[in-house]
Amino acid sequence: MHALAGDERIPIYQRLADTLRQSVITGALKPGDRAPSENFLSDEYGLAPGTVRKALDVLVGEGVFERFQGKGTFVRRPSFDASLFRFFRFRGPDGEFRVPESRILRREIEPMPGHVCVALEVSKGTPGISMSRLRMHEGTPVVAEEIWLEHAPFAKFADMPAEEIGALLYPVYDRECGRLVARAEETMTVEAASREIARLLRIDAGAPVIVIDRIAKGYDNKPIEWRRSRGRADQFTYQTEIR
Amino acid sequence: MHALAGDERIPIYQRLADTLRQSVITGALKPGDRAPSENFLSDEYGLAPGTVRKALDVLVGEGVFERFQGKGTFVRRPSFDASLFRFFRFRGPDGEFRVPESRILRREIEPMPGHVCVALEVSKGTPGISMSRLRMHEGTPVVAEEIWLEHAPFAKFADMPAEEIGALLYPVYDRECGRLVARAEETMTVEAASREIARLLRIDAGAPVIVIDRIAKGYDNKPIEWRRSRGRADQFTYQTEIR
DNA sequence: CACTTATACTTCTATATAGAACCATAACTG
DNA sequence: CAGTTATGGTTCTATATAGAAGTATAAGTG
Repeated sequence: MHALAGDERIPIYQRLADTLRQSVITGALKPGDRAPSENFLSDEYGLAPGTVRKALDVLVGEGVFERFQGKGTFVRRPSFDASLFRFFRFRGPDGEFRVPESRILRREIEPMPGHVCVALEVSKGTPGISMSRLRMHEGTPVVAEEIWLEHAPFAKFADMPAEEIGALLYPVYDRECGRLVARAEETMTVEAASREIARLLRIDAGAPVIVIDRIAKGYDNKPIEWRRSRGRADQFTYQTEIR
Repeated sequence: MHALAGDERIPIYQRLADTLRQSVITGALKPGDRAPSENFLSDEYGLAPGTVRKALDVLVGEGVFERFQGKGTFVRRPSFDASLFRFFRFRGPDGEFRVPESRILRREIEPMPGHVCVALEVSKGTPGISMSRLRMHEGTPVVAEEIWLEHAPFAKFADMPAEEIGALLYPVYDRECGRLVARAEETMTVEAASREIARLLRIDAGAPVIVIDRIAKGYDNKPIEWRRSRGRADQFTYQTEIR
């Protein structure tokens, strides 16, 4: 039976939630893994089942865990890489959403610009990996992306041959560099297409484009990747509920 | 001590949540009101405090109630009328958000178009109230709106003198017609400004505008109002978190 | 072998109890 | 009368217990 770490003044269930969250951050628990059962935890820490359950409630609410009655509690697989394209709604003939093909146009190592350094919380001038990527749907370009990564933790990624990089980057970050993306913050704006963007997306210069800036973060809330995506605005829809 | 209504097969805490939600729907509990205390409810229905608390958890999660330790549990005031304009971020000199002034340009009774009938879940050709409204911020127009209401429940609103209608419509719907808006669904797209819209918003025809379609709904989830708002896209930002 | 049954494990619901933490207000005190 | 203290209300945390409901697997049965 172990004692629970953390400040004694904050509630036990919070401290247990912190402990479990930490084991996801360190990678002791990986997405898809089953967390220790409620009974196990209440024995392990000498707590009432209700207290353990409340701790799990917190993590389920945060989207870190998900529960299945009779099966167990599992680390949730964050699979939102396709979320941007849910907005753009590119569907195949069967009505299902498609992950677009992607082509990396450029990948270089250079000092990161100021606003990226701020977003990634590193000191100014830190070397980074700069990428341009074009995402295609059935042969037609739909989204143009600029991506920045801090070079040091992603050195292995920088050296990978382009053929080994698939349509989704986040699994590669995890597998090759041990950087796991858990969530992201996005800011959406509209601008007129520059000549460069118009050429890539095959639209008229000055036509409206949706710009989505994304900062991808880990379970520890530390920024991992900066990304700016531009797509033609005429097939863009975004739905939300407010209250 | 009262018995709890509803199907015996569904959990007690769910049935209690349903009961309390219903009293918000009927208006027995209005936004800002304090709900019966946890102790009162557990006495009233002969339930354990934990069960009552779990029922309240459900409603807090839905955004129907909000809790304040030591004070009580209250029906949440849905104050999202300004939310659309939070996206547009018009702030006063003090940095606070401003509710823009509004001018009703037109208000007529006519059959509702098909897509509005679908959205408001009424049969085709039902008479409705059609409004055009222009919202201004410090003298400059920022958002142009088309609004549709079913005529029958809002007959009193149709007859109101324009001077009595303020900048916010939802409080009027509640006060005059007993229709309380609890939440809304919004869909956002981008289009080029028509000549009509360009004139209203004082921008160039063809310039990008944000279009937000909103269906406002009551606590019972029944649609109340259909609204299409158009604002200039060049000062639009929207932030969200995904995971 | 195919099908059913038992079992052990999981989460989920519900009860009962006790006290802490917080808030508003009434009562008291100087 | 102003400031402090007590009191009774509220939500919040935590314990302990019991069984239901759902899932997967092992054991038994024809």
